[in-house]
Amino acid sequence: MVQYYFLSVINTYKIMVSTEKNATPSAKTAPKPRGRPLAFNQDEALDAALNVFWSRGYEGTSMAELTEALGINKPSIYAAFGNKEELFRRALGRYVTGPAAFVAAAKKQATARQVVESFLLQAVDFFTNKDTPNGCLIVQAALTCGQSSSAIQQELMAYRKHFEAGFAQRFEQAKADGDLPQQADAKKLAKYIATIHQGMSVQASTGATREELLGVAEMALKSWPTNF
Amino acid sequence: MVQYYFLSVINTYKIMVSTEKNATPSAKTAPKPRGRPLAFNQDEALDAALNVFWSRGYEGTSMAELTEALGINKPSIYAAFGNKEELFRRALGRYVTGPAAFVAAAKKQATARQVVESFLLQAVDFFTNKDTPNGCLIVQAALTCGQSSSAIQQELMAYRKHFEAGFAQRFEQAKADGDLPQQADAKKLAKYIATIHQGMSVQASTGATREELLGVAEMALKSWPTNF
DNA sequence: TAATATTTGTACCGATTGGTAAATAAATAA
DNA sequence: TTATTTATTTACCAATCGGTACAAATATTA
Repeated sequence: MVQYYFLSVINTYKIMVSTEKNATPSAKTAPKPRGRPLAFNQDEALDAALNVFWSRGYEGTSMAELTEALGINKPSIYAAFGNKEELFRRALGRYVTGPAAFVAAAKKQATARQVVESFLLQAVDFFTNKDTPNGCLIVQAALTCGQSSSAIQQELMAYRKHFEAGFAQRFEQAKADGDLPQQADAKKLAKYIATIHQGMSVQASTGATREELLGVAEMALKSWPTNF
Repeated sequence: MVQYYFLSVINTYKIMVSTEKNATPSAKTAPKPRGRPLAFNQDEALDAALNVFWSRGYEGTSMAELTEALGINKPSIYAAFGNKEELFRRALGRYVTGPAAFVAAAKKQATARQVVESFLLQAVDFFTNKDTPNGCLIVQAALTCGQSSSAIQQELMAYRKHFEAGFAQRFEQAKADGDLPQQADAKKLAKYIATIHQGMSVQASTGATREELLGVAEMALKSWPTNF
């Protein structure tokens, strides 16, 4: 189980980036588990859970709906994943390292301009992908909720800040690299593109098309600072 | 009871813009209601409900929480407002004509440029007002939810489209007035500023400050088309 | 085979959800 | 006063919420 920590202004949250159950301890032959074998694939179950959470949000998803979507009875879900919160965290982990991995990957582009272009344009396709719910799980799953869901709400907030901070850091690097003007405000730029991203997520969940969002992204890119 | 209708792509929704209970039928002296008088002020109760829905969302708000916030027992709430959905609609009506009235008002500015400046800058103050929940009710209250709340979800979607369409119309007018270039795409511009607005709402609910959002609005305005 | 370990299905838990029946209280009208 | 009308209070409803006890089922080990 690989995980790392980061600080939000208020609290510390565990963020699972990759999880493996029973990491084999340097043994070549799998030691064959003792009891009755699992009747389902954990990753497939998590992907099914992710899809429900993605379209209905954390609070809007009931365990009853999850049992139906995963094709697993409730006690098996609880045995495998702990509880609803933990299941959500595991599904969120798969989201970040799976369909949403392009966000972190965009920072690897050569210049700040290419980073934001790659990020926003891929986000447009991502948000309007017919095979997945519209919009971003991290934006939509718990923007508002009852007190009982505030832990998840806070965790999603922390994720948003985390990704934004990652872009800010990347733009600082761009200033050092000389592909952003020295007077550019890295944090401000990061907040700007995060805002565009989040707004496009809301737009996508409201029915905006790929072409419409491309128009938005294109307009947003017009105000990107250049040296030339 | 004054109300008007507008069409979304999918359905027709009633949108209450102003409501008066028992509009006095041209009588100068109030005819004094018959039974036991109401022990609470309806508008104050609606404002209290609005505040709870605003911070917790539609699904995240329970009737128990509402009874406490309004200081009214459940049967009185149901007698006065029908049910949770209707109560939300009434609170939403007060939101649109009250704290969020600046949105529609911004369209009265003389030029398209002034419209968007007025809109975005006022939105920043609105989103970060210490006396009200952060962000926009219409964006946050039901972005995702269970099936039982989908009517409210759809209605908020319709509101978003409605406001965006209003700005598009205003920008068409601006083209006719000559303060926007003829080649400007009014719908695209409207979707752009709606996206900024919605993104800033998410940012505000994630903790962004007034100054940070002003920076975002300022950047967003840089890509606004001009004739000069 | 028997013993052990683990997962499955059924059936249930208390708490909370939105909503309401019915008695009582407070006003006006006659 | 008495009748009528409306609002409030208490106490409750069925349905659903997240979560679990327990026994049957299915595997490995001895």
